[in-house]
This record gives sequence, structure tokens and C-alpha cells, in this order.
Amino acid sequence: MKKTVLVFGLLILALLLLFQFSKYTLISGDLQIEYIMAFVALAFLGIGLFINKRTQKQRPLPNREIDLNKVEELGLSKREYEVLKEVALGLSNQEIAGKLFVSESTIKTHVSNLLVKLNAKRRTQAIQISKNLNII
Amino acid sequence: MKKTVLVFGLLILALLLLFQFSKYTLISGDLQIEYIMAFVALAFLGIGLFINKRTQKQRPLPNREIDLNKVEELGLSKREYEVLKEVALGLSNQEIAGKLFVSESTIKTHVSNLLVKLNAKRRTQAIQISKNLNII
DNA sequence: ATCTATTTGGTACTTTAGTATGAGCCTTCC
DNA sequence: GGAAGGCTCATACTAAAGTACCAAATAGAT
Repeated sequence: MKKTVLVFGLLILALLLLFQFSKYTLISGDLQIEYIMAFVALAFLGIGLFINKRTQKQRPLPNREIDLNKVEELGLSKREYEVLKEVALGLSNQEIAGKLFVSESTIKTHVSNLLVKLNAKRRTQAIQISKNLNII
Repeated sequence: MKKTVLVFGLLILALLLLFQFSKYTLISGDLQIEYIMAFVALAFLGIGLFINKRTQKQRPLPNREIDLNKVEELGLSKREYEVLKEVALGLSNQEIAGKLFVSESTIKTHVSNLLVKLNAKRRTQAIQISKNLNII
């Protein structure tokens, strides 16, 4: 938003400067009108392309954003959510335990709890549900 | 590629026409140089933005299309692939068996085979791998 | 400071998942 | 008409996953 305003401000400024410049050069007759025209055309073509790239960079998010609000709504604790993400990566309880430096029993407890909160019967179903809710 | 050449060809043509136009108007003195300049600037700004949008439209393909070729490459049979999709939906072997009207033993065999072909240790990992390969 | 929710962990148990092996039945492809 | 691959199913087993119940330490909020 602020960037857009800034860019357009600079554009207007550039336009005004170009007008002044063209006047002076026309009066003094140093430059031919064709060159000035070509310069202006290329400059604004470049500006157009530049704005294009800017807006392109801001785009790559339209797909899916993780909805952390829904995580709270579900009552998932921080640790449970962490375990859920590992489950979704395809890790076993044992592997998750090793990764998070806790025992397998702990992971089992977490998984069991998050299954209830997600209303899932299996971890594979939990993955599917989580994807539909955009929380992973 | 061809479109790019076409666009630039048209650009050059437009430039030449503008030059001719500016010469005539200058000679005849009908229009002031500032207006012509402003017109050229806006026109090329628009062209720049237009090119931008064109290239943007060509981008939205990185979304995700199911790559059936990769399914063949992996050597997954029709039935195995079918089972894989059900697994990814979070169903148990028993549920899949009921859905496809075969015994649970059959599903176990299919799952076991597809795990080998996908180089996965668990069905959850198979899901993850399949998503990365864009086959589900 | 007290209370609540979280995190951790254990035991004991049931249920799924996954492996190994063998076998019968089809279809397709030389 | 074999050979090969795919689909089906079974048994027997091992390995995970999941449930139930309990309990202690911790952190955060009131």
C-alpha cells in the first residue's frame, strides 16, 4: 500500500521533471525531439515492467496460508500442534520422539489427544483433516 | 517466445508511428509538445504493465496437476494407485477393503507393494512422498 | 500463592499396519 | 499356448499405532 503510493509519487515527479527537461532542451535546441521521445518511451516502458515485477513478487502467497486461528479454535496445544506437523511429514512416533527429545510414550499421548481434538480415528485421517482446515 | 517477438515488433512499430505523428503535429503546430510527451509516457507505461500481466498469466501453472506419467514411472499398477488415493484420504485398510469390495488381505498386499515402490516405510510417509511427486 | 492446563512419562492392553510366503485366477503379450 | 504381470485371498507373524488410566513436574493466569 505505502509502496504503491510512493511509486506513483515518484512517477509523477519523474513526469514533471521530464517536462521541464524537454522544455529546456527544446528551447536550446540541443537535442532532437525524436531522441527525447525515445528516451521517455523506453523509460516508462521500464517503469511499467518494474512495477510488474514488484507486484509479481508480492503474489506467490495466493495458494494456502496456514490458519493458526483454527489451531486455537480446535484447542490444540503448542506441543500437540508441533507433533501434528511431524506426523504429517510421515514420521513414526519413535522418530518424532527422537526429533523432539522426548519419549515415545509422550508422543503417543500427544497423538492420542490431537486425534480426539481433530475428531480423527487415525493419524492418516488427521493429516487429511488438517489439510482441509489449512493448519498444516 | 514467439509472443515476445511479436510484442516487441509491435512496440517498435508503435514507436515509429509515434515519431511520424509527433513530426507532423510539430510541423503543423497543432499540439503542444508536453501533451505528446505525456501521451507517449502513459502509453508506454501501459505497455509495460500489459507485458507484466501477460507474463503473470503464464505463471499460475505451478499450482499442482496430477502427474500420471510419474505413476507409470514408479511402476504403480492401477489398483495400487487406487488404493494409494484411498490411503491418502485417511481410510483404514478395512475401510478401503469395504469401499473397493475386496478383502482386507488384498488391501494389505497392495499397500505393502506400493510402499516398496514409493520407497516409504509407512503409509503416512507414502502420503507425503506422493504429494511431493504430485501423483495425488 | 493457588489453581489450571500443559508437558512429560509410565504400564498394560487392544487394534491396525505391515511383512513374508504361497497360491489360484485372469488378461495380455509374444 | 506358455510366460508375465496383475488381482485376489489366506495364514502367520512382527511391528507400530492407539486407548485407558495414572501421576508428577512445570508454567501461566488470577
